[in-house]
Amino acid sequence: MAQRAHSSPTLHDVAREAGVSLATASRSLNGSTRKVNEEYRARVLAAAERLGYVANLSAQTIAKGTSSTLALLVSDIADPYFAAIAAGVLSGAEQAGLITTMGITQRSAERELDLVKTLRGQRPRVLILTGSRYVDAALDEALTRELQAFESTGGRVVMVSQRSLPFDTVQTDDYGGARDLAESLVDQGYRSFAALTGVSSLMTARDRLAGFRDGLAAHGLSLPDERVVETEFTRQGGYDGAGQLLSRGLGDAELLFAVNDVMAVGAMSRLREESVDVPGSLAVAGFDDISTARDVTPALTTVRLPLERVGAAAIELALAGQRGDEPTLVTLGGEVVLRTSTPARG
Amino acid sequence: MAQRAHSSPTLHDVAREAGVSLATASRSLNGSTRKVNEEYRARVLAAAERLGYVANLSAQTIAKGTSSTLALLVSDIADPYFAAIAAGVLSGAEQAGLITTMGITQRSAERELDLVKTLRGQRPRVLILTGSRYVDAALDEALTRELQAFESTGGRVVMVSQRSLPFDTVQTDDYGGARDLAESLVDQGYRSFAALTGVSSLMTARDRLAGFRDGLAAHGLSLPDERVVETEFTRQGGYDGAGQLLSRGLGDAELLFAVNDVMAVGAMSRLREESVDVPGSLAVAGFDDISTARDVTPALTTVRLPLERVGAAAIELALAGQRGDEPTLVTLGGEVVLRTSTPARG
DNA sequence: CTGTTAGCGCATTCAT
DNA sequence: ATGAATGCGCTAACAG
Repeated sequence: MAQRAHSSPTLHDVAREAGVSLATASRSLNGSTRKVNEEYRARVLAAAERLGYVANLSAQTIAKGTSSTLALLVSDIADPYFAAIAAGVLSGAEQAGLITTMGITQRSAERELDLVKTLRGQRPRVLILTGSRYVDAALDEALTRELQAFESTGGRVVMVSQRSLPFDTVQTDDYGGARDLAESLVDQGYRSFAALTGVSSLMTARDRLAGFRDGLAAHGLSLPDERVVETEFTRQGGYDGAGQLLSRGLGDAELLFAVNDVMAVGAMSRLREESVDVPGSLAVAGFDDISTARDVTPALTTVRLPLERVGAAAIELALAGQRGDEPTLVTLGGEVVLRTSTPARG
Repeated sequence: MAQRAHSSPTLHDVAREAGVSLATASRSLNGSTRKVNEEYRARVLAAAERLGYVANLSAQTIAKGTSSTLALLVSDIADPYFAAIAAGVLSGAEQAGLITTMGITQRSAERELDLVKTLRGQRPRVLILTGSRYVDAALDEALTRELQAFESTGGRVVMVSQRSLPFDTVQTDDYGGARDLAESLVDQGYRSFAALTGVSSLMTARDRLAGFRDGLAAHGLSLPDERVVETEFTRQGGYDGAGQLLSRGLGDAELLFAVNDVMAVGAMSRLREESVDVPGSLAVAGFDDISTARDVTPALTTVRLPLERVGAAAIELALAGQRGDEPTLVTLGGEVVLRTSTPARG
């Protein structure tokens, strides 16, 4: 009667309360192949209800030797990019009956490695790593070893948006999206371009720039090197980059492509300050379709990535059969969204 | 030698490899009061390293009877509001050495209750519930019972931004922020106002409107009822609400207050379409300081909430000593951010 | 179909 | 200081 504080009722308590054996209680409550007399079953359920019994997941994990956990590593959950992916992963995990535990790497390779070690302690069924790869070869190698060890004990690892390590990967088609964007802009009548790109060590920035270039090339156009500014991958970077471009002189550039929306927004801010009319004097396009994109003036042309689906795809990949010898690569395409920052050009 | 697939090395393996007893291995690896011969200790560590041993967290949890887990429930992780709070919780949890598992309620009270039940299975030390309360009394009661049961077994629960249930709560000072905003705007020279508010069942919307009203009242001003439009808490709601307001006629209104930024942004969009100059003909202010706020034209005046600190405060509260008889209420204030959507008025 | 028993991996008494 | 033995809560043979 006296429910001791600091201790939940156990299966044992339920069994006693219901007047059945431990095994019967277990089978009624959690057993898969149910072969329990309906009466007993009801008694057990009632007892559990009465006692407020909740099965101890750790004990179950230990006993059956397999957990129902998924671990998700993210660079920064406050970043809408990762938040969207996480949303996809979380809802997919829940549908699969998995509980997900989450870790934030803060874009640090050391922390990422530490978190992998820590989270492995949970014996998760799946480990999903999201975010750009870093450049530290030693850490990459240590991480790879850790992940391989994890796989060798039956775990599955899926990388998201980073295809450099030998594991199953889901990525967005940054190259293709940028190429499509370039072609759409050529269709709109643009012929002369400038670009703001992130530091070239960022694969994302590289792919997007390359795609944009190739899209232009498909129409016999090109992006002159002197009209490409390499700067930070941030709003401030876009702001600064636009400044640099202006001081170099825009030449005949009709459109400025920034490799992501926050840079584009920063650039627009700078252009406004410098009284460069957008899109009249210079059109602007970005990449990502952040929510701000449609609310700036003029609304920003960009490429939308199916971020939630990326998360969902990661789970599907993880749960779909055994890993092959070669890592699987899933690529999800984006979609060009034309807005008023790049009106059709007479 | 042959490492069986699908099975991690256990402490037993490590002990054997190091030629010591299970107990010694345990003490060397995880024991708190370390009284292990330095030589043995080194042997154990080396063996663990060699085998790639990672302690099984579930087993530890079972053995010591206390977990190192925190469970976090969030309405929608893709929503920047919750993402920011989650970021605060996650980093706080990690500092406290807690692993956090996350669940998404999708703004459904049923799902919230289900998730609480599921997550209780983990025996988390702390359970943090984020998001607006719902109106279903029956579910609220069931949830309360579940949470009280959880507390009675030693768990801690903290509610974030919903003070209606009898548990420790961290909330933002919506009322105070709106009041401060109103006073700042009066200082800027505004005297006549209109407002867009969410459905009145939303506590947040109510508090903000009430604060705004009281801030005006402090200066002998008021918000006439016919200038208050109740609409959806979304961008579309703001867009529609602004339309309604215009068709009613703005009268002498100089400034439009929307109870959140997305509504304000929607309203600005509508105003632009209707050729109402912002801020020339009508100034606009919002609430939340979403990242879009400073990138719209004109940049939006608003109130910034310390969302990450809210998350951090939730953890502090949960980890700070025992619960008192009365639930603790922590309130974090916001900060008025004046931008060009509300210039000083001659 | 039900109950008994033996682990799961680990921490922690209790002896030594 | 170390090792052997016990138990955490539960599932899964195993017998009945």
